[in-house]
Amino acid sequence: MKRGAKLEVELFRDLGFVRKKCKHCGSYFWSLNPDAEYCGGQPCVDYTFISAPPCVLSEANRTLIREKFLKFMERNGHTIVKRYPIVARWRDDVYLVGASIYDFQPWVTNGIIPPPANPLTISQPCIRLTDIDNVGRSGRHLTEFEMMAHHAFNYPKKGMLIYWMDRTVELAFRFFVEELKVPKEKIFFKEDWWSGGGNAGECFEVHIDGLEVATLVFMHYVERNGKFEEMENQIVDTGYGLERIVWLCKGTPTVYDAVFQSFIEKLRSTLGIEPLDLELAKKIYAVAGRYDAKELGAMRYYSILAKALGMNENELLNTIGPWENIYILADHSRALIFMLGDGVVPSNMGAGYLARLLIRRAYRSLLRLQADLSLTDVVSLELSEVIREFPEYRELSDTILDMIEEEEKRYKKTLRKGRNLVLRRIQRLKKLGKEAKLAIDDLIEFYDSHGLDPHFVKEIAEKYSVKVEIPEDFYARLAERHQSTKPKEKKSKVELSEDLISNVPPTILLYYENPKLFTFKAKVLKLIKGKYLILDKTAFYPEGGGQPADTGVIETEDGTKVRVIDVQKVGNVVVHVLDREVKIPEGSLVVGRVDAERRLALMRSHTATHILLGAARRVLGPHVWQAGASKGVERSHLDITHYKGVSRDELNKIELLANKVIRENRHVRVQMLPREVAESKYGFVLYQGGIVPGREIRVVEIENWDVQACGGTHCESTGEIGLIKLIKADRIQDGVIRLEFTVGEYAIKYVQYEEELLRKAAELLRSPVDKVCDAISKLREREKSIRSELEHIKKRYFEIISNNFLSTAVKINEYYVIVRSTDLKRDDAIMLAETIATKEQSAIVVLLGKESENVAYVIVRLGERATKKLSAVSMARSIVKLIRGGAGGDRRFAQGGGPLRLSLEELVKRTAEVVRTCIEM
RNA sequence: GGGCCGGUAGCUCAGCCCGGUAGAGCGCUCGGUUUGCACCCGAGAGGUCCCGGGUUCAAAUCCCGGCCGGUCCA
Repeated sequence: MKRGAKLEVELFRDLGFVRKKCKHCGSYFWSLNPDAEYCGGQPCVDYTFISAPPCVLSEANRTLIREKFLKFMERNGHTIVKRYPIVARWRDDVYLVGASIYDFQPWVTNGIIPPPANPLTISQPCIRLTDIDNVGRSGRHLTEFEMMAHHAFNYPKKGMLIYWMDRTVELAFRFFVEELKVPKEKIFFKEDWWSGGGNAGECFEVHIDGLEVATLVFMHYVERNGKFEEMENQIVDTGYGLERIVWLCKGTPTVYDAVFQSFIEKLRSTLGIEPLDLELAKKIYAVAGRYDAKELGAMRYYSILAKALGMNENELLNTIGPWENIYILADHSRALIFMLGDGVVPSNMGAGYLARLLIRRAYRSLLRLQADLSLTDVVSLELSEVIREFPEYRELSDTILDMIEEEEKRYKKTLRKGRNLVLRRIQRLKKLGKEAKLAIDDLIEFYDSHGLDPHFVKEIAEKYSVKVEIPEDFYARLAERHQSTKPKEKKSKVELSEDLISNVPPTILLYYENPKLFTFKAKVLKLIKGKYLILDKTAFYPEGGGQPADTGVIETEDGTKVRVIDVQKVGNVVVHVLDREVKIPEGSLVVGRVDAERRLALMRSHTATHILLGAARRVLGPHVWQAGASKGVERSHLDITHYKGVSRDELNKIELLANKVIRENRHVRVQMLPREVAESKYGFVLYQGGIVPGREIRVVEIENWDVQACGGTHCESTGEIGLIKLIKADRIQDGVIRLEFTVGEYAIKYVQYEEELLRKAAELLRSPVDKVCDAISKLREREKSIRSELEHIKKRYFEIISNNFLSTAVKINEYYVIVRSTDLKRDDAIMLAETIATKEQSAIVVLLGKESENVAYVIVRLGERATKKLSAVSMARSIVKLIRGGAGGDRRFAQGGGPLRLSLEELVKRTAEVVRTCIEM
């Protein structure tokens, strides 16, 4: 089959569909109406189902349609599969599930593991943020939606053919006709080409009354080097928009009115907004979908829409403005519930940032409605709806709302700070007397560095009659700023390419058969460059899953001993890195000895990490996921997702709980399970450490406490750990807490070390251990009072000696001149000069002292009257010329200094002459 | 993971560009005014200028490194 070729299926022949070319977009399409001129989709035709739905299911809602779809597919040979979480933990290329097929990529689509059922049907909640600017405007875009699907995975080479185009189109057609009672001639199939995620294939878009309700993709190409090649397997990838179908059935002005009916009504009545005039709404949204607010920009979008409707632009804005915000709140609330409920924690990066983005957009909509409601109130309205369909969110509802509240607080703070910032910038502008206008660079800085969108800035600035122009290409300019970023390159630890070991059979992993086997015999398969040793089997654990590699010794037949300093896994082969180059013949036998103490310590750390995660989930909540971990001999850490700080109290609880699990000496069970079996038995909590490849996965289960897919070595029971001591909790980024801990013997050593510190501190304070805190606060208080007392005494002292200094003053012309050396520190000398000059308005005070061994300082302070004709700074500059130094200050006061090459007395003498010259000039 | 911004009195911040005696407002303490409170008037206390290093006669200020916070983007 070639791209662009005619797509004809049995159904079309049997029922007499005709293939035509759309007059507007030029696509080919199939329909039963021989007179059809357009393809049946937007923007080629307008919606005709609004207020005149093509089916009679006015009671339609998500639950009803979902049931109808799944049951229909089940009756037609499909197995119903439970939905997957919205967070794609089994993938490292995307954060969120954006289509039902994401659930099966890459393992199933590559043919590595079988699908959970074949064919299967599912209704998968998805998040797509690409059209976020159209949400609330177009009447059809949503950030969260359910993609209902039936999938068939065909493997022609294995002779496994489930179904392909004929059956797919038939199922789609029959679903709409039989289940929804849509008249046959209303169903249009548009031929198209689909590609994404490196795969491609032909597809049909299914349109009814102008609305695209489904896409049927026949995926059978893979992209290699820019060319599409035939795939080994052929996948039927369909997607039916649940919300759109509900909309179609109800014929409401927008999809939001169809699926958020009760939420919208509750919010509307709380806000006291009049319901939107139905006739007007129908008129507006029948055409609103034609235009793309994202591409046009909001302002142009409205003016074009107003023109198309023959309405006044302001009138249009006033009519639909509040509704747009209500729709956004409905959509974003639901998206957030799914994201936060499935384990996203708001953050400044990753999926968490997307959640924050949604929260902030939703909050801004709430502000625009000038509602006396918090975002938490709004989300909880929708949450009660969601729980009805997805009861699994019940136990998470407090956490979800708490996260929203926390983020709302944070955003309010950002806005409050931002407002101050803008006000100050404006004040400065006005003070400088410049044109009252904020520059584009200011706007960019406000947005980029302070999170203030330009409209917010504009609103504030214009209250103070400062002009703000938001350029059309604002976001493009921003993007420019972010362009020059280079990704770092990752280096492989072992400089071995996969080719070198391609013909080596997989290493037998003895550490899995018996994690406490530390001495073993093995045959040498290969020795590369004299230092990379490959054996037929090994008990050495290679670095992986946050557990460092084992170390130890290899003993050859002739008795040579070599140290193993690193162990890495390359493909399925374990490579031992030796500390020096040696000669070991291939095929000879060696004895391996793993450093047992080290490995045992690592096993304890690893099992402890799993225990801690379980404890954290129980203390902090089920939203806690592992975000990273590193196991060491002496120290380890576990990063967990959490949306606020962890209190001392919570930390103590986690520690106590973890140690209780140790005392209970729970069994640690390790087993290999087929991926689909493990997933259905334990769920996606398995994937704490990230993606785990392969058909079979290794499942580590601590009895009734924690289950994870994990490749590490573990204790047989929790009691072996002995003790877990938490050391500290750091926030390593927004939404991620790092728990640092130590285990076993090292935990005891750590406690001893801390005790020692305390004991030493007590000794230094000469206080009993339990009184150190009192002793320190007393000490601090005393230090403070001594310091202020000293200040007072200094003041008094300078008061007194200033008289002394004045009495030695030499009268030159009308001035009282004092040029003297002092052993005071610079700051004190300044204070003394200050005191003298305040007393005697005609004083010229010059004090010289040592900054350090070979450096002199000079202080010049003139009395008020003396400043009339003389300047301290020019006098100081003349003085420092003597020592080739520098000086600065003003007419009243100056200071300076320079290298001291002569004695201070000599300098005083010469300074006196310089001062005299200055006066007499 | 990367870019940008910030860290100065209990709080909000100025001072940094262009190095030269650390500031304002609010809050606090005391006094005055007042039946009392708020307001008002007067006085005062309050600082490791985030940490470390460098440049300099001299660093809150300039340079480098680190820590912490904010924010935008993948």
